[in-house]
Amino acid sequence: MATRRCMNAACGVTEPGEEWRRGWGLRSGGFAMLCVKCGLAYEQLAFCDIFHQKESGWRECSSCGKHLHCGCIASKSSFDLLDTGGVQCIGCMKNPEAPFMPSEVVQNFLSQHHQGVFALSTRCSKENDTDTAVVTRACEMSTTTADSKIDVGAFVKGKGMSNVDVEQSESEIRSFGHIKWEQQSPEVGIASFSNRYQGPVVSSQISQLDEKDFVTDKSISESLAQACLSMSLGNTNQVSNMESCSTAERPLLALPMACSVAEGKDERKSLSFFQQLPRARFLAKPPKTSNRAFSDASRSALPYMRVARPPAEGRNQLLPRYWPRITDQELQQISGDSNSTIVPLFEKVLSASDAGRIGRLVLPKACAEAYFPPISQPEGVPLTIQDTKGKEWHFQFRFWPNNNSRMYVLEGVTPCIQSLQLQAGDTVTFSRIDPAGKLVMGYRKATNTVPLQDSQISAIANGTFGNETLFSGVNENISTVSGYSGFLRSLKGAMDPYLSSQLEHMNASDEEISWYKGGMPNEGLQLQPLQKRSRNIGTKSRRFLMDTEDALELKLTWEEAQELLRPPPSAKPSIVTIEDHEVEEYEEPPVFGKKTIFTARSSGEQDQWVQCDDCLKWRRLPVDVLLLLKWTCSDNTWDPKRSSCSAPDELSHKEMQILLRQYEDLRRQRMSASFKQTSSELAASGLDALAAAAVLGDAGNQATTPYATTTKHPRHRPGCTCIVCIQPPSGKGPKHDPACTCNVCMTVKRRFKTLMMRKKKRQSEREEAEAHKKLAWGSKEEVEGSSSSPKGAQHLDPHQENEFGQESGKSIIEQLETSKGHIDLNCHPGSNEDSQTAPPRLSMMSLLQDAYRPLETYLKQNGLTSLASEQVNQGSPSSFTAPQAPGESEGKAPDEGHFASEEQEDGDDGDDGADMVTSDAS
DNA sequence: TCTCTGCATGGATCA
DNA sequence: GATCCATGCAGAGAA
Repeated sequence: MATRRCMNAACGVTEPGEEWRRGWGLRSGGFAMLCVKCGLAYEQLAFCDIFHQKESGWRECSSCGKHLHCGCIASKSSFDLLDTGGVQCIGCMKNPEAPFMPSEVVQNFLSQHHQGVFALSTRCSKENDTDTAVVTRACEMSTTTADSKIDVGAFVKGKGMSNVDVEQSESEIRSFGHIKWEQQSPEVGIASFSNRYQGPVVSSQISQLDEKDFVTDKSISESLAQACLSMSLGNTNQVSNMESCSTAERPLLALPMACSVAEGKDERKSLSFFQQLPRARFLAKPPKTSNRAFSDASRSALPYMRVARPPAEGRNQLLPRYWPRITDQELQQISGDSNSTIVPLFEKVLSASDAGRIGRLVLPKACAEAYFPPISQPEGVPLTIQDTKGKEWHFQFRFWPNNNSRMYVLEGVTPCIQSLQLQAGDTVTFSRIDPAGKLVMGYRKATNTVPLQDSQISAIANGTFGNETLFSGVNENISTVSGYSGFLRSLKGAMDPYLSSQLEHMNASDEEISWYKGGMPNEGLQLQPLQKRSRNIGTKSRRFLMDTEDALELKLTWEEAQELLRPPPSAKPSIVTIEDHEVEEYEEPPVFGKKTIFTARSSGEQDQWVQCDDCLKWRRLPVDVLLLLKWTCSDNTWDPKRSSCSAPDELSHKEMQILLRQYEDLRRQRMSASFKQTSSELAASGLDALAAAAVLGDAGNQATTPYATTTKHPRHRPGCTCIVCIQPPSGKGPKHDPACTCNVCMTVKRRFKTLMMRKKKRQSEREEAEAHKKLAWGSKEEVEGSSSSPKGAQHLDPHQENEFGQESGKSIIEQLETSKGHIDLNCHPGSNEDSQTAPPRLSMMSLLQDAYRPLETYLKQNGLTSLASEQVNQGSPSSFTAPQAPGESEGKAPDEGHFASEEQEDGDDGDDGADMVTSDAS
C-alpha cells in the first residue's frame, strides 16, 4: 500500500488511519463520492491518497478494495503523484482544463457572494458515527486567487472560530481554492453548486457517477474514484504552502450521501447546504457507460439538473427511478422563503392502483424503510405529510408481509390524491424539511411525461443522454439542422417534466411546445410517453396494456416521429453487414426533417408538397428532396417563382384544404386499418401461432423484418407492407432464395407474372409470327392468368413457377436483362439454379421499378400502347383525386399506390396514374 | 352491492 | 434465483 501525504498539506497526514481508509473522493468543486462499499459519504479522505498503488495504475480503496479511476477518462488511466500530495490521473493531467479548472462551485459562489467560503463538511464514519461528532470547521482567511480575492473573515467570525482554526483553515482555503469547511448535512447526493452549467469538464466527469457504481459495480466505481483522485484543488500552481490540520478537521466537501445512522443528528445540527448555497444543484448519477459523445454544447444546454441523489440513509440504495427530480420551482415551492433545508428523499410515479380508489399508495420498500419511521407492526403508524401548499395530510404508514418481505403502503391517500388531482402517471415526490424533519409531498403532473429509465435519468442528469439513452443518436448534430435549442424545445413536450424543466432553461420561453409535424405545424405531434424499460410496449403484462385508442395513437405517433428522421446531412453512410443484412451506418445521428405530403399525377410523376414555416403556403417540390426541420419559401430553390412568401399559392386555399383534408382522412383510415390489422393479428396470435411462426421461420422472418422505409418510394410510409416498402432500398440487403416463398418474393413473382402476362398477351395478338412460340407460354399463362384469381396469384409456389414456362419466361427475362442489366434471379419465376449460382444484382429493384412504374408508361415503353388506354380507366376506390395542379394533364386515372387494395396491388399493376393522389411519406 | 382489507400472484427487475 | 411491486382477488364489513 502506498500511502501518500494528504494533498491537503494542511492536513499533514501521511499515514492515514483506519478512519481514512474508505474509498471515495472529490472532484474539483463538483462532488463528493461515496465509498463504494461502506456507503459512507463523508469520510474525510478527500485529498489523501489512500489507495493502493496498483501495478496497473489503478488505485484501490484500501478499505473496500474497489477500484477507482478518474472520471474524466472512460478508459483506464494511470495516476501520477502530485508534488502537493495525492494523486491525479494521467488523463486529467493531460487535460489542462479538467483538473485545474477552478471549481465551478467556487466560481459560482464567488460570483454570488464574493466570499471564499464554501461549504464543506465532514461526517462521521458509518460504523462509529453515532457517537462521533462531525467536526465542523470553518476557515477564515483572505486569500487571493487568480481571479478574485476571498474574504471569509465574516464567516469565520460568525462561526466563532479560533485563531488556530483560522490559521489552519487558511491554508485549506488556499489550497482548495476558496473553500469553507463546514459540517454539512447529507441531504443531497451529488451537488453541483453552480447556477449554470459550467461546461463539459465537470459534467463529463460527473457523468461517471452512478448509483450502482457507487455501491456495487466495481468497474464503474473505478470511474468514480478516478474522478475522485483526479480532483483538482485548484491549480496546483496555486496551491500555496499547506499547513497541517488535525485529522479531525479534515475538510470535506459539503456533499451529501451521508450514512444513515447519523442522520438526524449531524445533519440537523449542521448548517444547511442550501442555506449556504441556496441554489445548490442536484446532480445525478451517471450512466453506466460513459458517453462523451454528447457535445459540450449540448451538455451546456442542460444547466439545471435536479436529479438529487437521495440521502443514503440506512444504506438503502434507491433505484434511480426513485431518485427525486426536483426543479427550482419545486424547491422554492416547498421551502418557501424560509431557510429550511429541503432534502429530497424520493419520488414515485403513481400507478393505477396508487391513484385508484383504494387509497393505498405503495411505497418502494427501500424508500419506506429509509426515510419513513421504522415500523414493526403491520398496523404501522400515522404519518403526517405536508403538501407543497402547507396543508397537512394524515396517512397511515403501514406494511403487510409479502414474500418474506414487506410491502409498504401509505393508506388514506385518496383525499390527497383527489385534492391534488393526481392521476396514474403523475409523480409524487417526498422530501424532508430540515431541521424540522417534516415530510413534504410534492407532485408533478404527468402530461406528456416520459418516465425515464434509470439509465436515462442518469444520462440526462449528466448531460450525456446521447447515443445510448433516451434520444438515441440525437445530439449536437441537430443543431446543424435547426438549432439545438429548437430541437430540444421540440422534445420538451414529450419528455418528463423534469427534463422539460431542464430544457426550459435553454429556451427562455416556457410556453407550451408543440412538435412540428411536417408541413402542419399547428398540429402537435403527440409523441407518446415512453414507459419504463420494457414494461411499455409489447409487454404481455396486463398492467401495461393500453386501451386501443392509446395504442393506436402510440403506434402512429411513433411512426410519424420516425418518418421525420432524416439521414444526417452531408453524412455518408458506411455499409456494414450484420447477419447478412447490409445496413447503412451513419456516424452521425439522424436529424428531424420536415414532414411533407406527396401527390401523384396521372403520369405517375410525383410531387412533394411542403408548407412554408413562415407564410404557411404550400409549395411543390421534387419528390426526392429531403427537407430539414425548418423550411421556408426562401428555401425553395426548385421553383424560383415561388421562392418568396409573397408568391401566391400554386393551389388555391380551398384546393389545398381539400387536399389536406383528404390526406388527413386517408391517413386516419390507414391508421385505423393498420391498427385493426395489428389488433386482429395480435388477437389471432397465441402461443401456438407464435410457435408455428417460429417453426415456419418464414413467417417469423416476416414478422420481425422491419419495414424498410426508403426515400425512393415517397408514397409509402412506415408500416406499409407493400412490396416496395418491404424491399431493402437500392437493392441492398439480403437476396432471397429463388424458392423463397416469403411475402416479398411471392409478391414480386405475382406482379412480374401479371405484368409479363399482359405484355405477352398483347404481343401475342400483334405478333402473329411469334404466336406459336409464345402460345405455349401464353396458354399456360392464360390459365394462371385467369389467375388473376386470388387462387392463382396467392398459391403460386416455386414448383408452379417452374411450370411457368421457362423458355418463354426466359426470353422475357433476357429482354429485361438486355435493357436493365442484371436480372435478379430471385424474381425470375423459374430460375432457381441460376440464382443460386449467380448472385443477383439489383434486378429485383429493377423489376420493382418496372412493376411500380405506371403501367401506362411501361406499356408505352414496351410498345403496348393499346393497353394504356385500358389502364387509365381502372380506378381505385380507395384513392382520391386531388385538385389538379396547374399545367397538369386532365387524366384521372387512380393511383395504385399503397392505398390500393391488395388485389390491385397484386394484380392491377397498371393502375398507376392517379392524378394528384396524395400519399404521405417523408 | 359496494367498499375495505389483507394477502396472493406473477411479471419485471435485480443481483 | 431472489426480490420488488403493481395488481388481482377473496372475504369481511358497511351501506
